[in-house]
Amino acid sequence: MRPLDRSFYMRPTIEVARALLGKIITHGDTSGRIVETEAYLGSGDLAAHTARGPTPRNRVIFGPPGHAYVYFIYGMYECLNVVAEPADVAGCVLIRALQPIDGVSLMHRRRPSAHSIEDLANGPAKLTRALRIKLRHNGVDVTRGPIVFSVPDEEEPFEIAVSKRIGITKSADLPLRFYIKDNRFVSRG
DNA sequence: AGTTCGATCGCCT
DNA sequence: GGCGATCGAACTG
Repeated sequence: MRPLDRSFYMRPTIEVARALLGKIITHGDTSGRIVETEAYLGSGDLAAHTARGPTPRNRVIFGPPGHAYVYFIYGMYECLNVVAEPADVAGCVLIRALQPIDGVSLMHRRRPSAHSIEDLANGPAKLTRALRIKLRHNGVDVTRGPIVFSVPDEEEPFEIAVSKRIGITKSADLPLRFYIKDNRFVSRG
C-alpha cells in the first residue's frame, strides 16, 4: 500500500473529504477502510472549531496539511480529523466511520460493547477507540506515522452519497457529510 | 472565577 | 426515542 502524500491534502477541504473515502487508516496492528467523512470549512462554517479564529486547541488546523487534528469531547471521547488546505488556511475532515480490516479481534477487546463487526468503528469516537488513537496523537504527520493513511492495493468502485452533518446545531444544513452509498459500516444509512 | 455546552456513546424503555 | 455520563475549552463578567 502506498501512503498518501502531502499534495493529496493540500486541496479544498470538500475535495479531500470525498477523496478520503475508500482509503485505509493504519495504526499499529489495526487498520480500516474509510467509509464516512465530514468536511469542516475555514469560512462560513459556524460548526467548525476554527469558526472564531485560532485558539490553543485548534492551532494544528491552521498548520500544514496532512496532519492529524485529534480533540477530546464530552469528557470521554477522542475524534480524529485530517488537516486539509495549505498552511494558514483552515479546513479539516472528520473521519466518522471505518470498515475494519486488520486487527478485528483486537478491536473487539478494545470495544467490548460492540456486538458485531459493523459496530466496531461506525462512529467517530468508536473508531479512535478501536484503533487506539488518543489525544497525544494531535498534530502527528499522517504521511509518515505512527498513523498512516494510504491507498489500497485494489480499490473497488463505489458511489458517494451526500447529506447534512451529524450532531451539530450551527450551520447544520450544509451538505458536508460524505459516505459510501449502501455501505453497512457507516454510522447512519 | 464561574458557567455553559459540546463534531458521542451506550443503556434504558 | 430519550437521557445521563463526564470534563475541558472557550466565553462571560
